[in-house]
Order: sequence, then structure tokens, then C-alpha cells
Amino acid sequence: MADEATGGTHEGEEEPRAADGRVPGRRGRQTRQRLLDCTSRLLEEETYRELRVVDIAREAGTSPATFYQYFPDVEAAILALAEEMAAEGDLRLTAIVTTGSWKGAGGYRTAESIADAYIRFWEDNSGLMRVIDLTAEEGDGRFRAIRTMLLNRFMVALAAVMDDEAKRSDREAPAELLATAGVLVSMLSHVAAHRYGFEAHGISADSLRTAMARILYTAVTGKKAPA
Amino acid sequence: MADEATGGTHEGEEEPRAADGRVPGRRGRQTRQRLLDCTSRLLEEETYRELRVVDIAREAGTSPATFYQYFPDVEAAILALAEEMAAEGDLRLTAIVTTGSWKGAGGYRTAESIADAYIRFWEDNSGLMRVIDLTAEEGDGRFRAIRTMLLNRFMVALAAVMDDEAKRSDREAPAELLATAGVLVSMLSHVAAHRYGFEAHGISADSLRTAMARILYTAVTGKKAPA
Amino acid sequence: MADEATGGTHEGEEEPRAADGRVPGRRGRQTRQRLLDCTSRLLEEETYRELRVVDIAREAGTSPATFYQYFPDVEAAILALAEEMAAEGDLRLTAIVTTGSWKGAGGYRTAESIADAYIRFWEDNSGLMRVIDLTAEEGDGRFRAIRTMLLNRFMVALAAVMDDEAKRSDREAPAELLATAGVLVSMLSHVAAHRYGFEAHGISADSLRTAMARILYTAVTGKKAPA
Amino acid sequence: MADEATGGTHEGEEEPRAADGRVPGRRGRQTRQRLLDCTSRLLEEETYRELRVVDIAREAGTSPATFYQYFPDVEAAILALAEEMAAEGDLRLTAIVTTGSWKGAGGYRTAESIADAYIRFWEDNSGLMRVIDLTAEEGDGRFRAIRTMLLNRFMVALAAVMDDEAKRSDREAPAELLATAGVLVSMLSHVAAHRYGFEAHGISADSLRTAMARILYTAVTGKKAPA
DNA sequence: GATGAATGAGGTTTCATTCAT
DNA sequence: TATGAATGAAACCTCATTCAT
Repeated sequence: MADEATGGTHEGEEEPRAADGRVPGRRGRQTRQRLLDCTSRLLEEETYRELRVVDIAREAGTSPATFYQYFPDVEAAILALAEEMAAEGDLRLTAIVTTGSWKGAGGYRTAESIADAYIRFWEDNSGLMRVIDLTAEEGDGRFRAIRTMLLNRFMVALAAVMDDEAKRSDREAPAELLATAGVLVSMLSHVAAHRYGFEAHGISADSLRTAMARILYTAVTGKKAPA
Repeated sequence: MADEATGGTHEGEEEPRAADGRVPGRRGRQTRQRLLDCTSRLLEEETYRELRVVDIAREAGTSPATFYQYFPDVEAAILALAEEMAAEGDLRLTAIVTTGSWKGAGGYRTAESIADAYIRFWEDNSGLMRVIDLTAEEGDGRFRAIRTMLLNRFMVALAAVMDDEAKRSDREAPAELLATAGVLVSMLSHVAAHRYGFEAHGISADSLRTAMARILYTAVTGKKAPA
Repeated sequence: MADEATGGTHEGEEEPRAADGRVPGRRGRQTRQRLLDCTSRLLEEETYRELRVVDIAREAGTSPATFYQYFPDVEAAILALAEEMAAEGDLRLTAIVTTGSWKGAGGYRTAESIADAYIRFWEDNSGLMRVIDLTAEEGDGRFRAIRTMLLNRFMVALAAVMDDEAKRSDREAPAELLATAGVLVSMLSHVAAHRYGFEAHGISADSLRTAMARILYTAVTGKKAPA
Repeated sequence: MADEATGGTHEGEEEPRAADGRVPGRRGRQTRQRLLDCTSRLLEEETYRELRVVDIAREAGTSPATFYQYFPDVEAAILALAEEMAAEGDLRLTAIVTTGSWKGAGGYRTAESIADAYIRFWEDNSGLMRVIDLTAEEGDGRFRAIRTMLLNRFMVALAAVMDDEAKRSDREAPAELLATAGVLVSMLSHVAAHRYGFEAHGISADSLRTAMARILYTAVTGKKAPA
């Protein structure tokens, strides 16, 4: 969920630096990227607590020394990864909200597709999101910032939609507009994150999606969800 | 949130065992508890990734050797801690739902107090809950089980209430009753967990509570939340 | 030589601490001492620049881990060694000056035995003294302090003797009494340190001793050295 | 001080060679010199024990690879630096002795200016001299040779002066002529090296100079130093 | 029951060194 | 000539873990 209301920092693509302070060339950037990719992959397999520099290096077919040429430690690599992902994910998520229509019968379908897209997004980045969530909760400012960048626009977009819908149907927008949007984002995030936990106990992804879509729909339109 | 629908394992209070297999006496149990308390405390301060046996021992004013008399590793201590907490928390959380009335004006107040209690519970156990969430997401069955034990009854109770309310007001209960309850629990959990993230960006705990209470209220009663 | 005129700190035997902050017991102190002894030995063989923790541990028949239980790094071990030595050496050196008589023919013999004792002291501690000198020159306050503790009393004693002698023979004591003593100590130290360098080029320890004794004798008594 | 009586090796200005054996051109010599300069500078700031190839390269704004084009390791660079310095310093130091007059009242002033010049010379090359002293003490033949080259002529010149003065005043030259000169050089060197150590404890450079000048004067002329 | 002490094991980190460009 | 980049090798350092007391 979006921990912050203030806008994400568009950081103008600062060059990554090698350990000695120089900006790496083509080959170097390639290696760096390979390390990031492997970090990402391992994040799915290993426990965060047990993810080692050696593992990443081995996975990437290099030596730890090479890893340290590009990142001071595992966290830094994950941070870079998170930044990369947030930049892309931000758009991907926001697009979902702004695209769909909430008028008439299609509204519920929009709600569904949001739930769907969210779940899929989390699935695509589960390892990384898991760590971002953890570290943000642990109070790490850098990861909090990333999380914000990633979820904020989605949250704001959702709030805007709720506002529009309220006006359109002559209702009053809820006083806690942003908070409500944030709560909904939280709901989506957490369900997506723990999807397998649910499934392991008989609650299908499908019914989760439906349950979320209904809540979303009602929150946005103020109407009962269709049967 | 409740990853599982099946009941929590009531493990009949098995005695903790020391490393040598014996059931520890009074002094031993005290030491063990001290270690658990310190683990809990450190879980708030340190990063999970960096929590070491040595740290716990030092915090408890003993040596690592003593730690190993009671736990095979850090995870085991956390697990014990989690079990301890789940047993107590289960009741504490469920009580909230079963106690309150949903009739008339008081219904909304019940929703509010649930949100409140949830946030407070998380606050009291943030470090531990953080780790339980993480490890459960990472697929660790033991922690998933704990999480279930903790949240399942709450979820089921919530589902029951929703069912009752539907019957009372002659509505049809939502098809996805359990899923909906699960989703609501997710919402509560995640917002509680990331409460400080929200606050750091201008969304107050108060407005979060209100936003959650409204969604809860609507989901349970099928009515619009009062202005 | 004595870089400082102010008195050495008698530090009341502070207990050495292990890495975890505890005061080691008997066995621990033994190990610690063994490590110190080996450090001392290696200081004679290896280059300071190349003295590694591993070397010391191996020499002592333990593992690096054990070393780190007692010292944070090589420097710390050397420092401890230096402190140990300074406490003992201080007395050993000072005794030389205060013991001998400067009256009549015996005076020159006293000068000689000072030179002698100094050379011998350096020989017994060459490796350590070498490092103390280096690090003190490099500006390390801790080693400077040690050097002071070691040489200061000797310097002061020498100054006192010079003062006495001046009074006895009705001369005026040199204005730069302490500075002169310091310079003489420097002379003794450096010659002792580079003794082998001299010898390699045909200047025998014997003639060095004589040359120094003469300069000493003249400086202290104001008389020409006997042929 | 002059560890050796035998003459310094005049090595006929052999061209420096690059790693591949070629004699470097203009640009190459420039780079090499820059590396030497940086080494010299770092010798003042860093500890000898901690001076790394990487440091030098970075300081010089190049990469380690470039360093290795000119020197096989740090020691080699220091050695080159030392040779460079010794060639120049030799003359600079010796000039002091041969220039001044020892007749009459001016004699003491000559002694003073020697002490002065020595101190200044050390100050200009403290880092390097520190390392030369250490390595020579550690028994490294190459550095011993350098040290000899640097100090030998000064020592010999001093001995010659002492001899002259003895003859002039009809005294017998001290039997240990060379040894005495060597001891005096030691004195000068050590005091110069530890000048700051003295100052930190209340013995001023000025009084050191005076004390040394007096000892020198007496040793050379056989007379008491003027009040 | 508690714990000093030792240490195997293994990850971390740094560096020297090389090579292809 | 210069240097990005990679990396073997080795030291550093920390920890989990054990055991004798």
C-alpha cells in the first residue's frame, strides 16, 4: 500500500558507479545487470536471511570480487533492483486504474481486472516485493521511498477515480479519500503477497479476486456489487 | 490475514525441552523465558537478517552456550515466541469480533473498535509479526501454521458474523464469504503493519482507522457507513 | 628517546578484556599471553608490513578466531606487548643511570655501562622497538605514549645526574638540560637500533660503545673523556 | 645515521624501465614521476603498513594497471623514490659540513647550522626517511644501501673535519673517529625524526637544536661550547 | 544449569595482478 | 600508453557450535 502521499522522485537516471567511483563502460554495465538478474532470481529461491554474496556471484558465474566491484553488499543490489522495478512497475500498476471505465456494468469488470493485475504483478515480483515490504517495515528509509514511488501513483489514481465517481453520482466523496485508497492498496498488496497461503487452505485465487473486486467496486462506486 | 481455513493446531502445551532432552526445572525455564524476551526485544531493534545468536545471548547477559541449551537456532526461538504469542493473540483478536454488536448505530462502532484493536495488536508485536509474515510468505510451513492459528479463528468469526448479519437482514450472504473475511483480515493486517509508513506521509492512524471501519462495516452489514 | 617530559601514566593494571567484553579467566589469560609471545617472536622475523593475524595464530598453534577473541587486530596485540615491555623496560633502563657513580675514574666506566646496557636492551627488543619507533613517528598517540613511558624516566634521571655533576664541580648546568638529556637518549636509541647497519660497514659495536661513552661522559661531567 | 663506511654505489643513472622492458618515452616518464610523487605524498598521510597500490593509483588518477607498468610493487616505487632523494640529499647534507668554518667563534655557528639543516632535511622527507629507517633496520639490503649512500659522505666529511680540527689544535684525533662521526649522525637523525614527539612534550625544536649544536661543537673541536 | 574458551567453517572483503582493448 | 574489467588468492572476521568445567 502507499505509505506516502508525496510524489515519487524521478531521479533522472543517475549512472551506477563501480566500487572505485568510476562509471562503468559497456561490458561493466552488462556484468552489473547480470548480477542484478541473478539476485532477483535467487530472491525467489533462497530466504532473504540466507542470501549471500557468494550465492549471487556463483549464480552469475563470477567471483565475489566482481560483485563487490558493483555493489557494496547484498542490500545495495536489492535496492538497485527495487529501483529498477519500481520505475517500471509504477506505470504498469497505475495504467490499470486509469484505463478502465467504471460506468454501468463494466465497472465491476474494471474492479476485477484491477484485482487481477495486482495479483499478477505481485506474482511477477514476489521475492523482491517481499523484501521491500520487510525492510520498509523495519524502517529502512531507502526502501520506504521505493515503496512509495511504486505504490503512490496507484493510490492517488485510485483516489481520483473515487472522487470522480462520487461527483458523477452526486454523492459526497468520503472524507478519508486518500486513506481509503491507501487501505484498498494495502488490501490488494497483502492478499497478493499471501495468495499461496490462502490457497494452501482452500481459498482459491479466484474467490479472492472476486472478494476483492466486490469490496473495491463498492468502495469506488458506493453501490452494491452485482451478484 | 488468514492463509488457511483449517483450524489451528492446539498443541496441548508440550513442555519445552532442553538440548539434552530433559525437561528443564524452574531456573531453566526462567532462563529460557529470558532468552525469549530478549529475542523479542531485539526483533524490534535489529534487522531480522542480522539477528544473531550472539546478540540474543549478550542481550540476555549469558553466553551463546546457554542459548543452545534451549534452542537449536534463532529461528527456533522465534518460532517458540510466535507460538506463545499466537496462543494469546488468537483469543485477544477473536474476542473483538464476537463481543461487539452489529445492530443499529452500534455496528459502526464495533467496526471501529475492531480496526483499533487490530492496529494495537500489531503495534504490540510488530517485530515478531513482521518476521512471521516474511517467513510465511517465503513458504516456511511452520510459520504459516502459526499465522493460521493466529488469524484463522478471527477470520472464521468474522465470516460467521457476516453470515448472521446477512440472515438477519434477509440478504443473501456473499458467495465468497470466507474469502471476503480473509481479504478483510489481510487489509487489517497490512495497514497495521505499515502504519508508520502511512503516517510518515501524512495519512494519520485515525483516518486509516476510519477508512477501514467503513469498509468493514459495509462488508459486514451491507449498508453504507454512516457519515 | 624521550619525546615527552611529563610523567608516565601508571595505569593501575587494567584487566585485559576479551572480544565480548568479559574479563578472561586463567586459561584465557594464558592463551592471550601465548599470542603475545608469538607476536613478539614474529616481530623479529617478519616485516611489520607483512605481519598477519594468521601468522600469529599459526605460530601460537591456534586459529585466527582465537586471536580475535583477545585482540581486535595486530596493532592491538603489539600495543599490549609494548605496554608490557615498557613497564618493565622503564625500570631496567633507569636503574642504569641512577646506579653508577660519576666521580673520578669510575665516571667513564659508568658512561660505558650505560651505552652497553642500552645497546643490550635494544637488542632484546629490537622488533618491538622498531615498530614502536615507526608508529610513534607516524603520529600514533598510543605508541607515542608508550615510548614516553619507556624513555622518559631515563631521560629525567640523566638530566638529574647532569645537574648534580654540574653543581658538584661548580659549573653551571647547561641551559638546555632536558633537551640535552633527550638528545643523548636519542643518540643511544638510534645507534642501538642501527647497530647492525654500522657493523655491516666496519664500525664495530665496541667502537660505537666507546664513541658514545665519550660523548656521554663529556656531556655529563663537562670533562674530556680519558684516553 | 651512516650505517656503513664504504662508499655509496653511484649507479650511473640507469634509465627506468617499464614493465615490458622498454624505456618509456616522454609521456611515460611523466606518468612514472606522477606515481612517485603521489607515493611520496601518501607516505606522509598513510601508514606504511597500509599503503596499497590501489591508493597510489587512485591518488595519481590512474588505475593500478598503470602503476604496474612502472613498478612491480609498492616497495619498488619507494625504493626508486629513495634513490632519487638520496642522490640529491647526499649533496645537500654534505655541503653543510664542508662549507662552514670551525675556526673561532664561527665554529659554534657552523654546528648550529648543521643541526638546523639536518632537522629541515628530515622534515622535508619525513615519510620517506621513516620507511627507509624501518626497512633498513629490518635488514633489507637495498634500503641499507640507500641509507648508506645518503649518510655516508656526510659522516665521512664530518670525520674529516674532526681530524682536521684535531690536527689544527695539536690534539690527538679520537681513536674512534669514524664511529664518533657515525654516532653524531645517529643523534642528528633520530632527533630530527622524533622532533614532533619532543615538541608534544615541551621540548622545543630550538632547544633541541642548541643541545645538539653544543654536543657537535665539543665533539669536533674538543672545546667547551660557548655559553 | 551455566558458561568460559576454543575453533571449524565459511562468508566477506580487499588486493595484487593480468589481459584484452 | 593507458586502463576498464575480471578474478585468484588470501586475509579478515564473524558465527555457530561444541565441550570441559
